[in-house]
Amino acid sequence: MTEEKAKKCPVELAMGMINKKWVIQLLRDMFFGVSRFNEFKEGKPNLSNKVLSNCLKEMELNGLIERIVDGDDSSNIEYKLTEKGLALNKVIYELAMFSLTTDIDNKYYSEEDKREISQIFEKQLFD
Amino acid sequence: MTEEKAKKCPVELAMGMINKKWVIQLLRDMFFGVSRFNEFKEGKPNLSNKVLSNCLKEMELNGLIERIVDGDDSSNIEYKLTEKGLALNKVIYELAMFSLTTDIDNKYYSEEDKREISQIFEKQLFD
DNA sequence: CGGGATCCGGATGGATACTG
DNA sequence: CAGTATCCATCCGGATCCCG
Repeated sequence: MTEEKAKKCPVELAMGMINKKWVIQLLRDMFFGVSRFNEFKEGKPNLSNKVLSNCLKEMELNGLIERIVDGDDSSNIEYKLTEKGLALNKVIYELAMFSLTTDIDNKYYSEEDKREISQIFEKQLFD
Repeated sequence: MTEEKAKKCPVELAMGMINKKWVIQLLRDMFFGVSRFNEFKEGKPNLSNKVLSNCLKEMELNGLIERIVDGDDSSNIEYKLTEKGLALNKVIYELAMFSLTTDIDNKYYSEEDKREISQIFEKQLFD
């Protein structure tokens, strides 16, 4: 029974969807309004087409995002968060808060940064 | 500046510490009271000594855990969560809650499972 | 018991070039 | 713009054996 539980441990189940290299960054981008293939690549110098493509496909398979084709222009494609994907907002928020609150010596962020960044994330993640 | 922020995006910073294959499972184990090298391997058939060893080292470097040697018996070693590691409880909790609440068709868990598992995690993560 | 030392194979990431 | 098709290098996980 312990092994049964371990096998479908909800933490592992969730991590299985987001622990690939670019997934979290793509999700964050989407929460911040990014929706197009080439936009996702901005600021990620070594994210290749193949890797991005595969990544988006897997996220779609996992039900986190959906691929929306404009009926009139089939090369007009947008990626949007599904209900399930949107449900990751708390996870992402806690990840951000972890970094901000454990940086007690202000190694990465000043106190001002922390306040500012917190507000930005709260706004984008919880509308 | 956008790239500055992106480079030290708190979400990526946090993910950088936990997105390796075994890290989350080890953290969860520790929250559940596991603390010894060979105990961590139980239920993980393909976690080798090398991988586990490297993983623990990196977690220690990241300040998530500490390696404690018994003064009298130097082969008596325990791994414990640090304050920083303990601060991941909310992240882990939200990961679990994500799996439980998005499993709306009870594919992985029955409603009874969900209630039970929630309580277990709440207890272990928040004492 | 808590690891270190090797060795190996498959998976994965990334660059580049091309297509509708 | 939104990918697909190759090719290549690297890394990383895992098995196995060994040691104090």
